[in-house]
Amino acid sequence: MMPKHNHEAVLSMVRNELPTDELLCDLADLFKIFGDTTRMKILFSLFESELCVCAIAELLGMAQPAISHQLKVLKTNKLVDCRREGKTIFYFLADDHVRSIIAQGFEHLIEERKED
Amino acid sequence: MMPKHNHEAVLSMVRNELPTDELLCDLADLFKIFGDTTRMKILFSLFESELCVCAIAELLGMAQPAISHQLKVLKTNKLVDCRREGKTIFYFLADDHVRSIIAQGFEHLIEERKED
DNA sequence: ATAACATATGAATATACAGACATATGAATG
DNA sequence: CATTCATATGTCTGTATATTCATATGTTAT
Repeated sequence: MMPKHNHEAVLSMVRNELPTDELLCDLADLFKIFGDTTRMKILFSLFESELCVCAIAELLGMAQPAISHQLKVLKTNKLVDCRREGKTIFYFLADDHVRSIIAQGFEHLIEERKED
Repeated sequence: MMPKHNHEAVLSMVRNELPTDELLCDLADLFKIFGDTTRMKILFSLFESELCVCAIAELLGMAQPAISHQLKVLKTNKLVDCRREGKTIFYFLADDHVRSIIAQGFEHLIEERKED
């Protein structure tokens, strides 16, 4: 619905600074990856050291295929990478952005809880 | 399935460093908020200046109730706050963590695209 | 080459949730 | 106080996706 009051001045300014739809979409998709408890647990587990699939499954108390599916999501989005060693495949964090992003989220949570 | 090879040593170490389920869940929930294109667009819009609901709706080319629903999600999670001025309600970013978190995501996207 | 193990994949199900639509609340103005 | 404007809320539907179960792929050792 077209509003009765006029915001063209502000809107055109904001519109100019807004990234493309594609970029905004990709950014949302990136955060969506972090927005799942299982994937968050996997990422946190890999903070300490690389781990094989069945170790992660055991750690989280979940079935192996469930973990594999999520690892695939994480790998497709380049948040983790892996190396093979015989039958075993070890997964590890792809880079330090993962740590930074999670750390920022952490800080927000803490801050949010100061006021209650 | 219990794995045949033994990872108890690594697992117990990792397990000790792992935050509680509740915290990991809350953290995932926080990122879930950023994991939606509409909400990401709203947050980006508020980078420049506070905006009223109908301005955001017009900017994104979406219905007002859809925007209100998402603003409620953002407000509940303390990513935005608002002030009333007569009939109009202006929304704005709650704090700078929002900017930091999004900025980190941005960097990862850029980095990810260097290698192709 | 065949058995055993580690992981991946595919299909099916169940759940969460974004957006649409109708309507309610709340504020200003005549 | 009735009307108009700005926003909020409730319900419903469709879609996306996490997990499960069954099975396939790939690797090593016998």
